[in-house]
Amino acid sequence: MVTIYDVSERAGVSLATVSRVMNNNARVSDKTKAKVLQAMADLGYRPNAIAKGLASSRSNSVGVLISELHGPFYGMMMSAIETELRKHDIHSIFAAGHSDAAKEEDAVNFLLSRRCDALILYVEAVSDEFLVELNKRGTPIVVLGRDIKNLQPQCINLDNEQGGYLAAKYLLDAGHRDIAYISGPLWKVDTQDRLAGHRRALAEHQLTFDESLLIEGDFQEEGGVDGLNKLLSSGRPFTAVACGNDEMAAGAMAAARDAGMTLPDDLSIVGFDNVAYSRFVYPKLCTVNYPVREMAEMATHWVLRQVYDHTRFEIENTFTPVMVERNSVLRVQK
Amino acid sequence: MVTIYDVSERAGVSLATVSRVMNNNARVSDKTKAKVLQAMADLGYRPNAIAKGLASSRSNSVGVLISELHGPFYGMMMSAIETELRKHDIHSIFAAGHSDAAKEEDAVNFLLSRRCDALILYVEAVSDEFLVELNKRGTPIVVLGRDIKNLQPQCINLDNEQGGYLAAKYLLDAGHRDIAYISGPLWKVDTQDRLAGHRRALAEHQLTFDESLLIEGDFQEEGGVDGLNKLLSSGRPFTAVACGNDEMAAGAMAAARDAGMTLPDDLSIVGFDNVAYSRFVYPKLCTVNYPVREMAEMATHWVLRQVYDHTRFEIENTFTPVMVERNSVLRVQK
DNA sequence: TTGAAAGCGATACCAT
DNA sequence: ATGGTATCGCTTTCAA
Repeated sequence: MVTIYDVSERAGVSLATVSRVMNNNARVSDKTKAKVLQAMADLGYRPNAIAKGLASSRSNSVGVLISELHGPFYGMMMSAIETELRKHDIHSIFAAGHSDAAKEEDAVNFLLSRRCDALILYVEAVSDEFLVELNKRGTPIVVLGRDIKNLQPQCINLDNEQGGYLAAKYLLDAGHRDIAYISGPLWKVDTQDRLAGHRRALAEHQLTFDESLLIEGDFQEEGGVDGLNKLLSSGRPFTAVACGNDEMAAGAMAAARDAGMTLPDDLSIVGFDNVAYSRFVYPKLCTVNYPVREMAEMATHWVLRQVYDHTRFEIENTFTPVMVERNSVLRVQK
Repeated sequence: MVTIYDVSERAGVSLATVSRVMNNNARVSDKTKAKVLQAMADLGYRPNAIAKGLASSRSNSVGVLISELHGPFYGMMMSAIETELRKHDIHSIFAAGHSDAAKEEDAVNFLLSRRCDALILYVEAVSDEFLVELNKRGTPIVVLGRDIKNLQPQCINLDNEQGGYLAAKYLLDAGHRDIAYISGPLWKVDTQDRLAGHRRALAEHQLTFDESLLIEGDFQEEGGVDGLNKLLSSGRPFTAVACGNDEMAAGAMAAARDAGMTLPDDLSIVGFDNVAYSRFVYPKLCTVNYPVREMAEMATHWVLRQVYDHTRFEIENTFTPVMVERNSVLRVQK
């Protein structure tokens, strides 16, 4: 492997000078610069990011912790982050936390030992205090998908309550009154917020939520399948079901059809997230848009500015969901 | 940041000894080991992976180049690789090549400058020669999704031709004779192979493929939509369509329905890949299973053994696709 | 504008 | 079993 020494020797200049032209952060005469560049080209020199990292105590990498590396939601997130960072020659280290506190902490330690310059975290299980403490440890962090009191300026979140409200309101406005709900895991804050919004919409219509129409799911397709089957076998009547996310909505659709129902005639369904494939299930899914890409980009820009540019950057802390109307909801006459 | 120096001082031992207990690769008395461990705990020591990398000329990271970071197919791949590697405290650096030769080369250079210990590559646009040359550069590589003559033992691929054959045969056995094909980009080898298999199945039935029933798509949902619309407006009759992958199949389904068709009665559809959501489109998609997870794990094991363990490991070079029967194909009587 | 030299935080060889 | 020390490839004062 050719090093900076080889280049300096070949160009007949010092190590320092070679370093300067690499980072072109100091004045170097055009003539020497040309010599150095030529030497690099001749030798096929490639800078060693590891050595650079050690010397500058900057790894030029940012750690990204998300729940899973697969799935349409996280896919968007990773894609947005990697694209933006790599433009700046920074690499992203992705790690999965699997929605489990121990695994999330593990992943954080892993990323920290990698000496990431910053961390972008979408964590679900770890406590607020953990994050507050982590923040004090020196590595800048930005938190996606949570609101933490003592970390406000570094949090980027969607107004989930409002999202849940919009979905329910959409169903209510279409004339539905018996509305079931297949939620994500109840311990997750997102789940709770969306459900709270759902309740608020019902309350606005002087309806109280029938708790027996609430099924706890897992944010996966299978959870939607199981959820709908449970609802069906409960015998309780319902004309619509709101789902905690699109995956479960897709599962619920499949289960409904397996049970012999026609959609949306026999059952109206709304999802949440607006993942790519929600447009390609049948019927096309009405859902709440979660602007993941924008939020991920916001997080990345914060890191870029705050950490690498040393310039302040005000984050847009709360994103607003909007309803995406498609064909999975039937208007019923009252 | 606390370093190995601090630990050695606190424990009253030398640097070397601290290093030994960290890597426990040399004999250290239980007593000193305990002292060192205690000192580490007291100080909250975290090894600096960067420094370790420089000193050992092992970054403990492997570069993974795939076409996109989103999408169900690559999601599975990343997930499988990351899980396996992190068990061994190795991190994966994912980079997107976007199916473009220049961008793929760019990404390779990026990963190389990161001093990855090995590269797992799913590249589509770059030439075979490029990969052969790359392989000579010292960093071990394993290639997914391609067969390269002079790189055979490091290639892991699916028998795409056989997959294309199976899909077409399935349609033929169900009685279909007028079969359209929405392919991926024609310059991609996967596309060509799958199409070749398709043709072989037709030939076995004494049918020749009607070229006007071939539409070039893009492996995305939208490509399936466009593809089906083109087929429809061509006026040519067809009772079934085979798609280059599941995403396009989902798009084709949506387009068919938008055109007023009932599925699978008016049109039978098969996909390719068996991505997670293919089970949740309607009707449930008949498709060809692509064992991505297994293939990714195979690649990872190769790297683990060959690079980190210095023990030989024979790769299973070719995986066999199987047909997954579901409900998107109608049996027609002859 | 350029050079000399002291780190950065580990590893690993050579002694003891 | 333990310690001393050169080394990895680059950055970054400090001088010149």
